Amino acid sequence: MQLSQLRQEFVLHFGEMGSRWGINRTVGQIYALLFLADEPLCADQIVEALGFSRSNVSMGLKELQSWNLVRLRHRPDDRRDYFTTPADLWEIVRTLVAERKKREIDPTLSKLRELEMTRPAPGDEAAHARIAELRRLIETLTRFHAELEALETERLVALLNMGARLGKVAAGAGRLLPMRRKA
Amino acid sequence: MQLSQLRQEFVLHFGEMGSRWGINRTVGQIYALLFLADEPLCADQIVEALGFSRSNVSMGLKELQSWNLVRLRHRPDDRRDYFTTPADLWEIVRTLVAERKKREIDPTLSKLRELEMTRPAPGDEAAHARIAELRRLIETLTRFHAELEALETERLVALLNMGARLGKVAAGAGRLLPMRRKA
DNA sequence: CGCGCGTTTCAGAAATTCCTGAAACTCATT
DNA sequence: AATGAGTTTCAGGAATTTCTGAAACGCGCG
Repeated sequence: MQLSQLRQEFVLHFGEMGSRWGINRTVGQIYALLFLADEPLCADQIVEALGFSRSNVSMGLKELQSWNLVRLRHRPDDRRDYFTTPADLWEIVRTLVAERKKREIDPTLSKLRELEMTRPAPGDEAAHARIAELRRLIETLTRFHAELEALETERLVALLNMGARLGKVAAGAGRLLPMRRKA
Repeated sequence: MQLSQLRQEFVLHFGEMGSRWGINRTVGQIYALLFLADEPLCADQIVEALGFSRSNVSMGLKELQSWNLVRLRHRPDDRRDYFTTPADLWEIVRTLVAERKKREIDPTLSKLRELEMTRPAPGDEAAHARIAELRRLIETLTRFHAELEALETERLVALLNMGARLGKVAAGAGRLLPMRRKA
């Protein structure tokens, strides 16, 4: 299949960006292709469109599935897997954030907790304290993320659009509420 | 120099995570070392502590500077560069977010705008619309980021600690204010 | 069971990224 | 302008990651 100029450029761009995103070029391109596709695609259609080897596409799809970034569909009388991306873009963003947190933050948080449990050797007191401080900061962010995660999209979008006005809310809160210490 | 167990583990962990973060192992380790160091370190001290080649350390420091993640210090009567990480962790988070946005989001936003300018070929209408939708979503997030960026740390932390209560604020806003369409 | 259709695994080739040592460069000092 | 401490650049070797084709596997069906 020949991709249109539009699709072609979009796909190539996502391929390049893929590397900056911790996914590889192939996976980025597959995702981009699915994102624009008018209907679900099966592995062979992807091979056809992008010219990768069959196994590479298979791997790529597996990786996208492990990221929860694609959905599986089936057609009657056809046992091939067809793939789509969720129609709701906000859902995609949530998934992306959640998965990156899982891969990039959570392991570090465990490690920090583990290090914090040990008694610092002489000379390591300041370093130990710095680790604790970092751990607290990450937990604050994590808690905040969990709470946003729990909002329905409607409210989340309303919140985002409130933007700067939140600053005032926060200023009020800062004065009126006992702030959790240190943070 | 022999690193203490604590520092050693922290440094190695950041090295491993580095790869998931789009910086390489060396750079991750250098950053971790500086982060825990009780005082600024110069390149040779880093070589000594981590056992990398001098030029590798030089490259790594250059990359960290390009990310704005380290600060330069000098000692009287010593023209070597000494490096530290900012004492304020929130400043580090801000930098990190800003830089990642610059590298991972901004180029895509330009590309999407560019693609959106072109008239879609027949058959590409839906794809074109999806691109526009994605562009709008990224702009919403970008605008929000810019507004958080502008808050002083105090307010930002207060906001983060408000957490779930923001949901209520947003619900109110959703009803009372004309929401920007689509979002 | 044995066939057909589809997916997954895997070892090695290809490509990319990382790291090093040597050489080049900078700049204050004599 | 020569010295020397310090930094940067760079070509190529080392290590890692990505990609491929071939073979193995899974499973519904006659």
